[in-house]
Amino acid sequence: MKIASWNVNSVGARLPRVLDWFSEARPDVCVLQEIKCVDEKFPAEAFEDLGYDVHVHGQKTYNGVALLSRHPVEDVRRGLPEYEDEHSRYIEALIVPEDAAPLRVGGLYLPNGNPAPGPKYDYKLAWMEALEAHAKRLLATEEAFALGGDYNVIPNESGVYDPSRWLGDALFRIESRQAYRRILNLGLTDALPQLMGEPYYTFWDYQRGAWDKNNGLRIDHWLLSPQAADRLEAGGVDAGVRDPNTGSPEAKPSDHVPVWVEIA
DNA sequence: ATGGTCGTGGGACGA
Repeated sequence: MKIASWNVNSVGARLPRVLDWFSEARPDVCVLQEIKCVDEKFPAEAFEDLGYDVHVHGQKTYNGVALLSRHPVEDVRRGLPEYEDEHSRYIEALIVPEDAAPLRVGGLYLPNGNPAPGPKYDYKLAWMEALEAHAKRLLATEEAFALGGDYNVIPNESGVYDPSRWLGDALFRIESRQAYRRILNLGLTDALPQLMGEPYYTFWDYQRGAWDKNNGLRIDHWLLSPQAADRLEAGGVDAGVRDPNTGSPEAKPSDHVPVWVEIA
């Protein structure tokens, strides 16, 4: 099963490019972040035409997440359990394929947290604590699960083009990296670095020619439970969709690219 | 040194 995550930075503005990628990549399941629309405005039919069931946890203007699946899903949850959140940043479902073992998939859009320090950074750290608590609960079930999304955390120096310049940023501050490591240390596997031979990025800012200079960040991740990690077969980053000079001229690229794993 | 980019919505704000 191919499980993908993509921060599309508005599904409405991005639709031609998103559909092109879906047609080519054919993920079995995909979680989307920053759809920037309410549930009713999500272009569900376009994805249903490609064979997907559509589940949305939307929000006007900001945030918003969705989970699309070509296999039956059960037990859809919106928002992190036991955490009051004004933002739509989490969606989860149990995927129940007919020809493979079940897999629980969570899609998340972790708060950016800038400027740091400050209330927005406090919110980021609180959100990470709630995610850790949820991961702990899921681990106790001994289910196979995968948590993918825009974590807005650069885990280490290989995830940023100029580490020294990012030390004070909410994405790279030591407290953010510690909180990320605490989640991993529960027993989860950061899947993509296990599979990628070289350092890689998943985001390039729109500003300052970041794409042309390859000034990227690694902030989109897939974290796997032990039972899911044992089934991990492949993974990748579709960086090509970030190129503004290729693909559909009807839309500009997102600043993030899809990241995916294959789980037996 | 400064401004440089997007998306939303129709002015700032978030990223």
